Amino acid sequence: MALRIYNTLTRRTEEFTPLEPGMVSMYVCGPTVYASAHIGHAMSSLVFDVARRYLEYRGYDVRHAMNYTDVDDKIIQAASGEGSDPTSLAEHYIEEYAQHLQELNVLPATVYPRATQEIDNIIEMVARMLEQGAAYVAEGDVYYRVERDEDYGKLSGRKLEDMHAGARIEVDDRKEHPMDFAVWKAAKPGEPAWESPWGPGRPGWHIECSAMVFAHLGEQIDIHGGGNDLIFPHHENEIAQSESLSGKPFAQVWMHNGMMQLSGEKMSKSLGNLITIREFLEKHSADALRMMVLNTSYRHPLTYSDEVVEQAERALDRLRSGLRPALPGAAGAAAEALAALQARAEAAQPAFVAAMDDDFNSAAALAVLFDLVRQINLARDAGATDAELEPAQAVLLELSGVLGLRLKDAEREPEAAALHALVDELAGELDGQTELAAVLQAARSEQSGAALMVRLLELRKGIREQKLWALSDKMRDRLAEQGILVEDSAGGSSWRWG
RNA sequence: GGCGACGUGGCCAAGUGGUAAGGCAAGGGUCUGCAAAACCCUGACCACGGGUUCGAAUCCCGUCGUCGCCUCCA
Repeated sequence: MALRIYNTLTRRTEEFTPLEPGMVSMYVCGPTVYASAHIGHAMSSLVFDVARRYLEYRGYDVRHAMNYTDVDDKIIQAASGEGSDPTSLAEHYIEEYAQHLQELNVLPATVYPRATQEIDNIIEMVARMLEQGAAYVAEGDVYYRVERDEDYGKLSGRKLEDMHAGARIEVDDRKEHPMDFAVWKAAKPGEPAWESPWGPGRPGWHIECSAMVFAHLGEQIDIHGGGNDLIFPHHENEIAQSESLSGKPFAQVWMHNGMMQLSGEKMSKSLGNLITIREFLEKHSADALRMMVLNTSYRHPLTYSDEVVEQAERALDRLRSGLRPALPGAAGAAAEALAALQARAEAAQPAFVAAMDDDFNSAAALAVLFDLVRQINLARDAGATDAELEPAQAVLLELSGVLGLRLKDAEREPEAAALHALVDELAGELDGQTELAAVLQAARSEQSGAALMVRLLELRKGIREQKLWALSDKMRDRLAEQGILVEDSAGGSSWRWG
């Protein structure tokens, strides 16, 4: 079986064959850094992070570039609005986004090119386009000559004639054709500018991506990604520019993620219906957002709602349930229970690969993981020991890791001070219980929260054996106040964060 | 107006020609001192109307609805 990817360019799902065996070059359009990013941007980064992780899992050496557009009208506008300069404003939001990516467990790209660092390349490319007649100068601006391409519109499925029909094309007498787009923009007074043969100015938006791809990945790449709102005009224009210069097909596969929606519309700055990444992470885990993304097809829109987030959190709990240690006092499961577990663990990997090979069908891949979790829990209930559970849990961790889920990273120590207070409280109520005095004493001398919890569960065992139900319930309630969930089973008690 | 996507159980959603994955929620049960968790059981004729086919959620046509792009946008 081979990996198959839906290609926007051909509108078909095609078998993926990299240009160079074993290597994948992937370019993904990143944000324009003029404001804090929202979870729609995060969705895009997550989608391509999953693709990249899976390609690497599949054995490919992935060269992954994601750009930052750090000079454009909006940045200039935002900077003048707050009285700062465009460069430092862009720098600020780049740093912020980089931090978000890290928190979201997105693997670092191989390179993060920026428009302002590619100026020389861009000028050189524009010059070549002019030489070839692919572009023309108009009062300091340089425009790409769209009518020169007989296949302009092939990505978005538009024809130039159709675009005339649209009423929203601005009239500009300097352009030969209304759809001609700027590859170089003359600077207005006070704007950031670079010297060029056509006068001071800055690159147009589309040219920067072509330049960065050429500079960092080559004239031909395997995968070009981005949100589906970029298909036209951005990616269409990238193709036009790049192919006019190289004379070769630009990207083999065009992957586009669907839009994050909120209250029935695309989440965007201009509509104002957005949740920033920061706002999301203040309330929810990075895994939760990733889970939401994984549960759907990356190509389809994802409608955000509190309920959907909650469902994602619960689904994560379920996955994590498969990673719990054996029940206290587990004595080993019967042979057939272990055989069933082993069979499921061994079947999981190929099933996962089959799902992901089908255009990164992460929802189907998750189903494989949930099936594995059920089998692990079944074995645990049947008395499997940690050693018996471990191989299947290792598979679960490995495969969830391919999706970028961390599952276990949330581990932390309980607060020792609060636990000591609880020990003192219990000691008061247990006054005269000589059998438990030793455990209480041991608990008092523990310094770490984790060790204290071991003692507390020991204590709980003694209390339950004496059927001091009111006290054992009180103990559980107190711990729950700190988010510690105590779970009792026949062999003893265990705890986890809840 | 042009191009495109989508409409599957209460919610999220996979499946795109052979008789509907998975998750969440809900109800019942097992286990438990109780609880929680886990495990077991229970639910859909796939927007609507035609058509093609031995057979369609899955292909074609139409209708309704939702969304995206056509301007900056992940």
